Amino acid sequence: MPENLAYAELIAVLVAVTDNEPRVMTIGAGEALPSGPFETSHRSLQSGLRAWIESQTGHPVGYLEQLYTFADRDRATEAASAAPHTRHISIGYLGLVREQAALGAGRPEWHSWYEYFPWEDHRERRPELLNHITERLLVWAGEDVTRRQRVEFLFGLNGLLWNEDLVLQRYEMIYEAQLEKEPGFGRQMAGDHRRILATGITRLRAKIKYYPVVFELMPDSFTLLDLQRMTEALAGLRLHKSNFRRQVDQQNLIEETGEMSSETGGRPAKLFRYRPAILEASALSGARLPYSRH
Amino acid sequence: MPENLAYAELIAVLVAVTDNEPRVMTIGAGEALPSGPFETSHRSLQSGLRAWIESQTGHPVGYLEQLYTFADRDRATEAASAAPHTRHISIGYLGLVREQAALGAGRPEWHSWYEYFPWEDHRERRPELLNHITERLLVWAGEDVTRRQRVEFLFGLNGLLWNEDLVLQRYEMIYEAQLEKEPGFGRQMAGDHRRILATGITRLRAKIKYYPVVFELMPDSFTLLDLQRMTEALAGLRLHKSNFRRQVDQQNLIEETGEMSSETGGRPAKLFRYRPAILEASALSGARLPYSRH
DNA sequence: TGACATAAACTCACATCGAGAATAAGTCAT
DNA sequence: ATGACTTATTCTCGATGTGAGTTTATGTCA
Repeated sequence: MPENLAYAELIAVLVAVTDNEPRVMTIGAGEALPSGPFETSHRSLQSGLRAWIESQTGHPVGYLEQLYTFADRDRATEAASAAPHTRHISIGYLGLVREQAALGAGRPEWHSWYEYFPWEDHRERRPELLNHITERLLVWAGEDVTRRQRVEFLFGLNGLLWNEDLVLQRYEMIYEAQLEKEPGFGRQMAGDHRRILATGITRLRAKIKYYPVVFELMPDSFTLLDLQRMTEALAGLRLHKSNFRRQVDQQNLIEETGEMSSETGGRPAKLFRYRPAILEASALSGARLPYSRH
Repeated sequence: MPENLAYAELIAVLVAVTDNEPRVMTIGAGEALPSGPFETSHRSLQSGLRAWIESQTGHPVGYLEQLYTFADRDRATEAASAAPHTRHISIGYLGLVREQAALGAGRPEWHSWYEYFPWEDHRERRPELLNHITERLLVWAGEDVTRRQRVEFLFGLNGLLWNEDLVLQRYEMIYEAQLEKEPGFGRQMAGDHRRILATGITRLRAKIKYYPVVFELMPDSFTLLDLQRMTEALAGLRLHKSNFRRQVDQQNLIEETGEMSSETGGRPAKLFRYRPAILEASALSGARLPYSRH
């Protein structure tokens, strides 16, 4: 069954956050995501990839999750695939590492993910360039009402709220409108790597809401504001301080270390640490069905 | 780069609901999930699979979503893979079809998914066999406190609530305890197909909470109780009637057809239809961050 | 000593949710 | 026609959660 044979590779969206900036590991001067061969010597994709990443970054991967398997013919990476009728499969992974390191065999470079998606950072303000982007998209939409509504929904126009989770959908619309290579539409990447990165950001932004993955990016001890800044960096949004704190301690996932921080001006803050112990029992909020508990 | 070559196939978890019973399409007398070759003639995996399924079932696939790519060496399907050092990749998909059909080239059979996971149906009551299952698991856990807590959490012991979303985690624990082939632990499937099915159920149960996929399984017009029974069949739980109705019309996804149903005894019910129009704008509940909207 | 900055606790109006009661409108046996 | 029964549909009520902002505490620095 030779038609079942395919070239398979792993692609990693590796994220670290330093100086409140979420960064992604790249190769080729920021032009591509790191990808590796599909090792046959490991028990699973996961463990093979983990070993490979650790050799590249010099740091352990705290969290690793499969993203999506890409194989669309028209959006495949141009590389490899000498034989014309052989398919090319990329299995994407999302990984979180605690520190950004210039160590490791591959001399990895890290770039802020907002270089590739500058319209996704709303921490300071709604980015100026969104005006230009939505203008171009509305021209593209033309008279098509469904398309116009979708632009309004995705980009929070006409009083609709900006939804930080829709990274991939926004990029796909820009791609569909063939604007992704225009100036003002962010830095490009090889092949479909920018789309894979968008998939990773989307997944991470959704995940931090119902699963305590943020802690994989935090140092051993941290203040509540540190934790808030981390979440804000990922979400690309400012959060409400006291409500953030309330939510955090309702979840019961952290405990005081007893130490205080001697930080930037102001009253010293208590230091906390993550306690993964009960982790699962908390199982957190999330959407619910109208249960009937008798 | 021959080490990058792999056998790739698609595996489908195809779900239909009839008579309030969620059913999954199988081959080989219920022993396996349908799987197909990895067609090179289509634009994407998705469209190739869609065409293939429609030829098999004789019905269009309403909804299709990629689940996971499986490639663990130790849990691979025994089949195929003549060459020893070639990897075997299965890309799993979840598909929803409105009707269960015995038509189509493959003469598909449909089986209730609760045959494979009998402990997952809590609509009538907590299944008796859970007592036996948790007993065996607690023996397996022994003195290991973490394991015991995990059993209690996954199976809702000691006052903890049963969480219908944890289908995969429960199956994985049973697998880890090597109980998956014991009598009373559900019907088996070839290779890792039962695990893939568990992945599909898990995904679907989670998804109905924040995205209106149920309607892909509903007929054109239906009563609110029909909709509730459908949701209950998937979730394996009874829901609270009036609260279910309240939630549904808050979401604003259905409208009255104007007709009434002449159904089973009792007051006639209004008929409704799904209106996918604004679909996305509703974007529904889900977990939230403590936003700050100025 | 006082201006400034951040931490931490608290308040309050309002929306959402679990639970169940009350009322409406059919069918069916007598 | 009447009453038992069944399901539909609407309301009510208390508990809990959420957005928004105020108040008080405790440090640094000019």
